Amino acid sequence: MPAPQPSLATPFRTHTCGQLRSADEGAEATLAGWVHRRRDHGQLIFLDVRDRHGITQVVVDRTDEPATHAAASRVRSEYVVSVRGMVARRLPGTENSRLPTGAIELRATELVVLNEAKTPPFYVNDPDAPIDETLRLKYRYLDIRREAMQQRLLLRSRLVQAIREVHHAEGFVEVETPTLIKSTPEGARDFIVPSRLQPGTVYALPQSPQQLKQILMVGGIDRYFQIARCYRDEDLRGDRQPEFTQLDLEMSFVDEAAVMDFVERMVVAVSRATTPERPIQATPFPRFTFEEAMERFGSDKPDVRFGMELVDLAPALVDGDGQPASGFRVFDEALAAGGRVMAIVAPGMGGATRREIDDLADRARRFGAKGLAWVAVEADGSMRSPIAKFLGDERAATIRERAGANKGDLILVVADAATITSDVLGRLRVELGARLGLADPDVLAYCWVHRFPMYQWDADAGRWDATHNPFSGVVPEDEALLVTTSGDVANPSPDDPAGRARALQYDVALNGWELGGGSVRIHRRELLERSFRLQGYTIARMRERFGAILEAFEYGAPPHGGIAIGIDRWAALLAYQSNIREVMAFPKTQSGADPMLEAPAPPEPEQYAELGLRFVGVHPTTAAE
RNA sequence: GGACCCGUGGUGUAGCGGCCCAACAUGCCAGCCUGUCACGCUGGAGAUCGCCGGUUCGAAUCCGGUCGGGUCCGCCA
Repeated sequence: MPAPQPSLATPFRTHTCGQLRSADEGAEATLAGWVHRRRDHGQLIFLDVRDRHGITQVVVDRTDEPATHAAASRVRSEYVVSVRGMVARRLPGTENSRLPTGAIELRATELVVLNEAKTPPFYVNDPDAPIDETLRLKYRYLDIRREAMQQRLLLRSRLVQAIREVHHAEGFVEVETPTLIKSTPEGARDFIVPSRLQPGTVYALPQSPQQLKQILMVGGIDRYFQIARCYRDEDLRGDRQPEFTQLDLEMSFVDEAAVMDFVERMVVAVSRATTPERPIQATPFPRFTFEEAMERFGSDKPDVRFGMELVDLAPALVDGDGQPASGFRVFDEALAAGGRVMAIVAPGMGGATRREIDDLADRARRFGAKGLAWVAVEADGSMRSPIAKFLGDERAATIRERAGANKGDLILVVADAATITSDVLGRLRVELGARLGLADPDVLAYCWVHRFPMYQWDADAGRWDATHNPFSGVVPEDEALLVTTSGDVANPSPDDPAGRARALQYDVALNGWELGGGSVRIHRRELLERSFRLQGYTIARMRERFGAILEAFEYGAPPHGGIAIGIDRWAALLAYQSNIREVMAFPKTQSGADPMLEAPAPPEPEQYAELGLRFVGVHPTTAAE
């Protein structure tokens, strides 16, 4: 049962606008809120008065209450009013079943305009009206008055509340970490803040509290969490803002399974508390290794609400000796070069037009494929394919069988290097899954992906790069792989065994989106140094960038691990939104601007002076003058 | 850094070389209306079509640039 509602009565109101029911009939009540809509019938005026809690119909009769009626006739949309009156059951036949308060109305005896309002630039009272997003952001306070935004902000509030409750119940300590820190060793560009007290130096805003939470582990806070604001100065997307919020947590004396067990328990409890009506597809969450996820779904954040898994066609394309013999040169060359030929089957798309298929091929090319081969199985079982003449009927039938295509299905084939093949098909799978409505929009399908590669080769820099967090631990049986062919970690090459090492790294995905990721960390300094040096950090450079944490690790660092989960994305997914701006009160545009505050803005000249800074470029707005 | 899409009364759209001193809906203003709930009816005001330049006899419409917004690629462990 939900907790009893606190009284929201104030000197301005006895009840909220969503509170009164027929049981309150005969009571005197005062409501305060915004005028949602006014319906003026001459003798009779109806006012829908709205607050966050609902809408109550107020009725004013000229005959009974001439002064109040006069006041009501002057009122306009979005005026702030308080209305005193008698709660009355509505006349039979005039009840409004769409409103929780629809059985009653407030017969007004007194109406006070607390504040007038300009005519709003868009419809606050129409949930369906499309509104230009810049306009919404400029007048965000009006946008936030709209029911849909209120629901989303409420959902987010419940989400964060549930997170806090679960963590406190499980013995976590909520610790705040600073926002003015030193640059952390992460991939994104830092926002920097110049120091006035130490001219010429800067703080960095944290990209995440990563180092600090690990230091908290050294400090003995064995279970830490925080709803942490993070900052990354990278280009924006629908699901990416320059500042965003993470659930950041870290645990001591744990292994991978212990962290995943807790996170899974927490995620389930929080989901049930926040959106109890949405079914969770499977518990325990499916766990895939990175390799398996890429092989089956072509994604490290698979949407497991539907099948349409990738199929390796190679066995159907080789001769008795295992040599490529499909007859189609693109396939044979891909296999001969060590690549893959894989397929997905789009159910029911066998009748797709050439134009539709060409469109898919265009997408495939944009995703990085050289092309897209296809075999359509018509409703009568006959096959249609531009490469049929190369394959021959027998080979085509083998491919169809291997792919598991039924009559009326469309087989899409990509032949390329292994990573491109699975990536392209993975993206097409998501695209087609959406187009064909294969994924139940209500279901929450969480899953784990773990055992990511420790490193990926950075050809430009000539070194290994951490795929996720540079502090991630290595799978114990792969520890011996953290070596180079040259024997010197400072001299790496792309064929090093290190390329095969797997990290104790895990991501949690929800409906095809990466919700969060974490790892069990390296807590032994010796191993950490080896890992860093593989990534091209010299000892001096390491000290410079990771000095504090390296030193902390010399004073008894416990084994530890944790995760960070994107609150914005989680809230968005729970609210059926693909854009995180919809679950943020004051988000920024794609160019990082706040149209309401008009941020960013040039600093005052005095601020330059105080900070000892000089702007050497020409500011775009002053350049135009 | 790149690709694509959008920009027309307050709002959302239509118009895509001359029929347009721009249409529709809604909002706004005024009047009427005693049971509405997207109330209704009548009337009215409101736009130099984001901005600059070009093509043309003629540009909201075509072209170039620019600004703003969005989607995507790069980027974001």
